Order: sequence, then structure tokens, then C-alpha cells
Amino acid sequence: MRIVFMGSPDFAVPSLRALAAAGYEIPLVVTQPDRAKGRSKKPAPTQIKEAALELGLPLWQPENINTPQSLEKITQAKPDILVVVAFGQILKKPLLCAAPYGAINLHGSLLPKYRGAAPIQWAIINGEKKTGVSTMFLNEGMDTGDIIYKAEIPINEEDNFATLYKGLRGLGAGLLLKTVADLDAAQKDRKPQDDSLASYAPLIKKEHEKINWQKSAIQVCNLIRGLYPQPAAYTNWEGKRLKIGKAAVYEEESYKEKSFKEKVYEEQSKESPGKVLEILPKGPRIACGQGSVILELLQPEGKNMMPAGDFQRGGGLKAGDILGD
RNA sequence: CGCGGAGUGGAGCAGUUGGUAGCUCGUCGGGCUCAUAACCCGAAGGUCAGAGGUUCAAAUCCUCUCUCCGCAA
Repeated sequence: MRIVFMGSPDFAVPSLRALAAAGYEIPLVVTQPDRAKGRSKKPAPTQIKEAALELGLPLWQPENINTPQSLEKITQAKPDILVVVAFGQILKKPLLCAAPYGAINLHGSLLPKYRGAAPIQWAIINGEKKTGVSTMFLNEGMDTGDIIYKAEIPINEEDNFATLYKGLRGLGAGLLLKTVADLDAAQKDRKPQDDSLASYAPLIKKEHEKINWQKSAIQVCNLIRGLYPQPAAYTNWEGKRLKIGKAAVYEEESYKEKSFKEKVYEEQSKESPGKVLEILPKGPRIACGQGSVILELLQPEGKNMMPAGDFQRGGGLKAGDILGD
């Protein structure tokens, strides 16, 4: 089995390594061109590029994968199948037919849910209890191909984007390996997606990263962990951006004195969302639309992410401050 | 040359009319004892990112370099 592998970020790296380790021939690895990255705008290689170089595999970085030249380049590799994992470019029809088995893809969600660019983040942000990875035959739509296999993984309360990402890319590598091994059977038994169950996970944009304090404490926490560590949810504070890396829902139940508990509820109903209610040992407590959250990891502009204790020591939030704008 | 913030003992910060450095916390030693981020006493720990310059004297002024971070792409 000759495989042309197409991928870019480190999500795809375990898959590439797994295929290589399993002994499949990989005559060509395709990845995105080195792109300007960071403040200095220095072009940086993709993670897949680094992995391919390390594995000694032929590498190719086309600006556009859908040109006739690209098709020729891939055809010359005489692949039996194209394996696409987080490549970053859409493959058009000629490419999808360039190999006998066509093209398969590994996606970071339980399709047909969370089709699109940021399935892992959105699964957390929406408070899903589980997610997973799927393999499918690529077609011309956005993650709409026939499903081959799926594998589930629970989303724990402690999970954030980084932890889930790591879990899924490992799970995905295994699933991909199994998929490639069972290709013949999969070809015969096509399982189309049920479009009525489909949902989309669009690219995360700046507007998604801003915390809306009107939402419930749980929703606020989900947003924060779904975007940690990159790009991180933020709010505005004293005219500057304040990123929040970690937050926990404030548990009123931990207070035994009933009178005090009631007082807390009364207080919250009066307080406007985004207000700093008090500074607790674990961090500042912020009023939300429903309930409140404790900020445990924050990053002021120009600084690194730091624990709430450190943040408070250097000035930090004061009771009564309003977050947001 | 895209814009901006910042580099001070382990952590977070203060310290610009220039006079060899302070706070909160942590750490180590001792004491006290039941105080919901325990308290008291004591100690260690910094060539103030680096290089050069101005000056009697620089963390503090000038020049250059390195590094980190936010924004923008």
C-alpha cells in the first residue's frame, strides 16, 4: 500500500508516524508552505514538515494543491490512497480520484457533528460530555464524506483544548491505522452521513474568544477551557485585554451556613455580570449571568499566563472592578 | 524595519528631581498552637537581562544587543 500523506499541524504527526511505523510506503508527504508566524513574521515549517524530514520522507509544500501541476506531482507518486489529516487545503475532485482507493480523512469529532475547522474547541465550548475522531472517505463537501470508523473519548471537567487535543490525535492515529488496514471492506460497505444530524464548528475568530459574562458560569468556564492554551479566552479590564486560562464554577454549596448561602444568592441577583465580587484564596470571583466563576489562571497584556495568586500579588483585580466593557 | 508592553533575589511586583535596592509570597531554621490563604521570631537568597557611554555616583539618563509577551497579519 502506497500512501501519499497530507497534513500540517501536530495533530497529524502521530498519524504520519503510525503509518510509517506500520511499514506503509509513503512516497510523498504534502504539507502547507512555511508560513509567516509570530511577531517577527518569520516563516516557520509545519510540524508535519519537521516530522517528515526526521523520518526521511520526500516532502512537498504546494501553495495550491488543486493545480494541474499538483495533480501530476501526486500522480507521479503512484499512490494507492491519499490520507489527509488536518491538511489545511480543500481537495477538489481531480485529486479525490487520483488514487485507486480515493482519499480518506481523519477528523477530530464524531461526524456528522462538528464538521469544520475547529471541532475540538467547539465540542468543549458547547459543553459536550464526549467527542471523538472519525475516519471517512473524502468527497467534495466539508467533512461530509462516507464514514468509515469512529472512536469516542469522554470530555472530563478537567479537560481543556490542549489535553483533549492530545488525546484525540493519539486516538486518531490508531483509528487511521485500522481504517487503512480495512480499506477493502470499507470500500464495499459505504456508510453515508446523516446530514440531518450535522453541525458545524467554524474557525475560531476573535469574537468567539471574548467572554460574555451574561452567560452562565458553566458556559463561561467551557469557553475558557475550550480555548486554552491557544488562543485563550479574554475579557477587557481597565482598557486592556486580560486573557483567562483557567476558571472554575463557584460552588455555593461549599458554604454550610444557610444564611450566608442565601446572602450569596441575593448578592448575585443584584450584581451585574462581569463584576468582581470578591477576592478568594483561589482567585477573584466574577459574577456571571447565572452563578459566578473563580479565575485561576490569568494573563495580562505583555505578561505570561500566571496563577491567580501571583496575579493578585502584583496588583490584580479588586472587588468591584467590572470586566468586559 | 508593522504597533505596543516588559526584563529587579524561587514567584508576582514597587522603586526615574541619579546616591550600591524594597513589598507581598515562597523557601530554610526555631517557637506557638488548634486562628477555615494560621500566627510569632529569625535566616538565606539579587553582578537590578547583557555591552558600552555620561557622572564623584546609575536599577534610575544616552546608545546598541539579546530574550519574553500582547495586538496586528
